[in-house]
Amino acid sequence: MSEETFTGKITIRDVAVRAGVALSSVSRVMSGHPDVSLAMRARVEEAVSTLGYEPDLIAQSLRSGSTRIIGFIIRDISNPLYALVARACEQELQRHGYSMILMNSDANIETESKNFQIMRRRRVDGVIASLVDEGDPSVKKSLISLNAAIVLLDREVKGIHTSAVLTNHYQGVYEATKHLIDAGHTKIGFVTGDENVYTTRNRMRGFKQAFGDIGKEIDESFLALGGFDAEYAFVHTHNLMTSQPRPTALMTGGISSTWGALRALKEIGLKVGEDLAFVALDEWPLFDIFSPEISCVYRDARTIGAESAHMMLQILKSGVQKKLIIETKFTARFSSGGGL
Amino acid sequence: MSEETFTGKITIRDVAVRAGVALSSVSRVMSGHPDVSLAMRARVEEAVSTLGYEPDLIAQSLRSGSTRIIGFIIRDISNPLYALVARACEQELQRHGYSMILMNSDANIETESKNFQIMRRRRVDGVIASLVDEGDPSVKKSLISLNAAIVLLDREVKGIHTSAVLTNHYQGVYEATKHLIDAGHTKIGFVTGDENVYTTRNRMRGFKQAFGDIGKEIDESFLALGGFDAEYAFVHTHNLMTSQPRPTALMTGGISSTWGALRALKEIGLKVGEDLAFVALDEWPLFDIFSPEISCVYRDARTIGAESAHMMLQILKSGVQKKLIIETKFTARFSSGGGL
DNA sequence: GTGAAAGCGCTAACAT
DNA sequence: ATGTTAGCGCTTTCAC
Repeated sequence: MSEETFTGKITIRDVAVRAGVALSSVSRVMSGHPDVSLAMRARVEEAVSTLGYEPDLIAQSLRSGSTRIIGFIIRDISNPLYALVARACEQELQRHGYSMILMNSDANIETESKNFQIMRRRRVDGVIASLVDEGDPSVKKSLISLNAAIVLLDREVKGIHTSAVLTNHYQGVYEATKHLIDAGHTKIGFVTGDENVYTTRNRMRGFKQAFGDIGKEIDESFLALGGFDAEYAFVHTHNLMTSQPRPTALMTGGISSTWGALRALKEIGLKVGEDLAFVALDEWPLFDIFSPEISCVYRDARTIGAESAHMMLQILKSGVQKKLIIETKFTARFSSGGGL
Repeated sequence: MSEETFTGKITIRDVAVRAGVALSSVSRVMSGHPDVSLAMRARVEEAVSTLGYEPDLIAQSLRSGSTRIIGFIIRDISNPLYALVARACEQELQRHGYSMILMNSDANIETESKNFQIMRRRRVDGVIASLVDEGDPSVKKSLISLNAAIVLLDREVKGIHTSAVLTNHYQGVYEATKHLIDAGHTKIGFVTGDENVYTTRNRMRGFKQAFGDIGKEIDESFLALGGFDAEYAFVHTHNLMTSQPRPTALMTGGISSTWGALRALKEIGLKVGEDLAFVALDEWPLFDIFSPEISCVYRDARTIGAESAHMMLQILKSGVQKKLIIETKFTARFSSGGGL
């Protein structure tokens, strides 16, 4: 209990000297090695606590080859969904003695590539990542040369077998689209990111299926699948809704897209739930408070975060890789009415 | 350019052998040491690129005593304000060759204390932190024993001289309160976190000053300064607004508080901007899109993040510590009308 | 059960 | 200008 006020840099050597034992004995006590006498344990622990010794994790990392650091690479932590994922993930990792290095790829493939390089050089034990583009050839190289455990968030890379936490967007989007179709919509706009990621492909499957159910094809001219950022959504929502014919309903995939689209609609003067039906894929905190209330396809970000951590720990412990599917839930609210 | 497909674990030794030179020569080339002949540089660089050698940052850290890692400790990364700060900060750090380890303290002083311990054991070069409680005795100990550079976010710890990025909440809150008082309000509720942090104290100064200007004292019974979390705000907004006499106006400090308060108001059935005047301190993205439009005191989170990184780098480079004040801006919107 | 010694990958004297 | 060597703090054989 009695700790030095200023612990300059107490090493295992200081402890060994203080306790009058060998370095290796201190190491054994610290690591809970079974071959340690009670007397030894007591002496060492006394020295440790009076000196306030704390093992140097850098030295341990170099020696053991394990840093107990997990990299976390996402587009943008200021996206509330990722923030919730990151938080839950960090807490789980922390509980198991791991720390998280956070990097924002900024939806930029080169930045992401550099992120992976730094992770590699930092010898992280694993990386949890939501890739910018599954198909980019450099990504495959990054993942392989990383030489660490990998858990992907809503991504699948062809030719590489990794663990992943996937979301069943299909189901939620299917229900949402069906809901709109049942209300009489056939001209449904869709604004989101590129099909080079699982997220969009899986959502489009649900979207197309709902149209297929009524024997229709989707109208490609109502699709804007070029970016998850708010700017893209703003511009393309603007375009879509000011062209003729214009969609009577609109879906936006991702929190930033939703934001950008709502800004555009406000600027144009189209009222959601009245002048057009609107469904958001992924929920923004506050959706419950403000009006209009937004219909949305929800997924639990905290579960995604916690599960990604568990899967990472499982790979590290037993080498077991697997995929996990998180369910989605469509909730109809005010915004998906109107428009006809 | 020609890289090996599988770079098992190329060390500086492999490079030295391949190039037929000494380890130290390779090291000199890698670090850009001036005493290197062109021939040597060429030979080493050839070996480096054919082998795909990348220096091990763990080994470098152990040797140099610098990890080029900055810790970032905040209550909760899923708070959009912190997320924006973290993102800008991470990007600036990255640009200068530093990585960020993220930890959520969860508004828990013991978790925070453990966070600092891990940071210490990981030998981070610095920590950027928004402390849970400036006054807690353990905090001082954490900061001192950290033995690293420190930049505080909106915090000041008595007896310890650190760099800090502070916000001029005073001005914004003063203006907001004056705005409410000018409209005829005298019963103004205030829901936010404890005065054990600079943020709240500084806000309360502005709040009191505006009352002082008209020769009045604030009514303590309208204050609820017990927590930044949404739950606290929900409960206490509920209490405040269902008691007699009830405030005719309400201010909430912090994004989560605002969320909790708005939920409570919705549940009670009080309409912001009509049944009561409402001002939020700190802006939530989306405030511009939804209705009612929320009056708020804004601060630029990105600037806070970028500046905190700059200040950290400055301490590391030249040891210079300083305080920086970020300005705030009050914007009156629909929500701060009504209530009388 | 305990100690001595090698070495993880790197850099910085110190020598030449 | 280049090579040799010690050592950052730790763990892990290997002896005893």
